[in-house]
Amino acid sequence: MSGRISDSTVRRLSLYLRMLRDLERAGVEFVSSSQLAEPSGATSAQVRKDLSHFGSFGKRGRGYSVDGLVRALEEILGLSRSWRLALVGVGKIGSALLGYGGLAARGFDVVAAFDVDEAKIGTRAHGLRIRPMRELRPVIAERGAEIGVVATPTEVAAEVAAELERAGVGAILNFAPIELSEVNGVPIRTVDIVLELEGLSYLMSEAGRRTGIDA
Amino acid sequence: MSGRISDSTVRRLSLYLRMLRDLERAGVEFVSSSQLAEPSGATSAQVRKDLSHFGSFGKRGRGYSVDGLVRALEEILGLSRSWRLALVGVGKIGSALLGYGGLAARGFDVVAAFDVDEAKIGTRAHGLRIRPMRELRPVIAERGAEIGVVATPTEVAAEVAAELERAGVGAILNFAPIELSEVNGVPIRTVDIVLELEGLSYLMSEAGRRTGIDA
DNA sequence: CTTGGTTTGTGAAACCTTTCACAAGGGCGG
DNA sequence: CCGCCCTTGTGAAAGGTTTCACAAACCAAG
Repeated sequence: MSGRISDSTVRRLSLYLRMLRDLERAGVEFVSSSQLAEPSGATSAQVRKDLSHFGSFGKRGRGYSVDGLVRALEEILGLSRSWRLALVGVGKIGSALLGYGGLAARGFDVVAAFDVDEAKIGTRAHGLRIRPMRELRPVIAERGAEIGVVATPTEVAAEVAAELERAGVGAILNFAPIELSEVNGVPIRTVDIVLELEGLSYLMSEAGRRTGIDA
Repeated sequence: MSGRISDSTVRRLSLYLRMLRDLERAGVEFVSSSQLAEPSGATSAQVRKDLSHFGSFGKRGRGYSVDGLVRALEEILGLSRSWRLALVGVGKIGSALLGYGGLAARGFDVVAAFDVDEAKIGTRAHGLRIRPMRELRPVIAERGAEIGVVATPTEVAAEVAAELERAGVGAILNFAPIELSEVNGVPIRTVDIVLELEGLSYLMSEAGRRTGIDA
C-alpha cells in the first residue's frame, strides 16, 4: 500500500465518501465495492484498488462497514477537520462563493475577504467585512487561513497567488482562466469554466464532423 | 494522425490557443513548440504530439505560424463559431455566470435563463428574462441553444440534465456537486468546487503527515 | 465443523499517456 | 548551390492507470 496517489484516485475517494455519507444517513451498515462504484462511474476493482493504497478496510464476503469507511476516508482526505479559506476578489464569482452555503456545510469556511475596489472595502458581504489587499498578510495569519481563493481578473491572478503563498496559505484554488504554476510545494487547483466549455465545444464539433462524414 | 483524442490533449489545445492569441495580438509571427509548451506546463514533445493528431502545422526549422495555428485550433476545437447556452437555475452561481463577461467574450452566449422560483420568473437578470421551467423545451428550440448549464441545487440536477437533453441540447455543463451520467452521447462536464477543495485538503493533510513523520 | 455463497485484496495483463531521441526537412548566409 | 543550424514529426521506450482474474477470507446455515 501507499506511494504516490494519483489525482484521479483522490477525486474518486471524494465521490465514494459522498455516497457513503448518504448511505450512513439512510442507516445502511455495509456496502460492497460494486455498490460503491456505481455512482462515480468506476468499476468495483477500481474502488478496491483505490482503497487498498491506504489499507484494508473491507471484510471479505461482507463488504465495507459504512461508518468505518466514512471515518477512514475523512481521515485520509483531511476532512475530519474544517478548513479556513481566504477569498481574494469579491466580484461575481467571489460573491457567489460567499453566498454558497454548500462550502461551510462541507467544512470549508471563508474567514476573510479582500478586494482592491475602494467602493467595496469596508462593506459587508454575507456577514464578512471586505478588506483592502494591504491587510492580506496580517489577517490571513491572524485568522489562520489555510487555503487561498483567487477570484480576481486574469491579469492579476498570478500576482495574487504569489502574495497568498507569501502570506502563508498551504493551497490555492484559482478561478481565473490561467494556468498558475505551483511554487514552494503549494498545490494549486484551477477551476476554468471556459476551458470546460471549450472541451464541450470540441466534442460537439467532433460529433458533427463524424456524422457529417458518415451520413 | 487522428483517432480518439484524450481529454487532457483537448485541454492542452485550449491552453495553446490562449497563448497563441496573445502572441497574435503581440504581432509575433512564428512560435516553436517549446515556447508554446511553457505556459501550460507541458513539454515541447507533448505539444508536437498533440498537434500531430490533427495534421502537420509546423515548418521544420521555423516553428508554427501563429496565425495559421490559431485558425487551425479554432477549427479543431469548434471555436470558429459561437455557441448558445441555456442556463437553468439563477441562484448564486447562475447569476455570477450571467454577469461574467468572459463567457460572451470567448464565444459562449447565454441566450435563455430558467428558474422555478416564482419570485424570479419574469424579472430580468443582466438583460435576460428569467423564464419558468415549463418554457424550457420551446425556448431552447426557438433560440437554438446548444449547451445546457445546470446551476440548480443538487437534488434536482439529474432531473434538469435529463430535461435539457430531451430539449435537444448537445452538451451539458454541470455545477451541482453530483456525477451526472452521460446518456444518448450528450457529453457532460462537471465543475465541482467542493471536489477541488477536497483534493487540496488531501494534499495538505498528506504534506502534514509526511513532514510530521520525517521531522 | 463443514460446506457454499459471497466479496475482498492484489499480482499480472492490458491499455493509455508521456517522454525520448533522431531522421527528415526547411531557411539562411555565403 | 552548398553547408550549417534549427525545429518538426514520429516510432519506440518508459511510465502510469485501469481492468482482469483468482486465491484468501469471511459469514451463515445446516
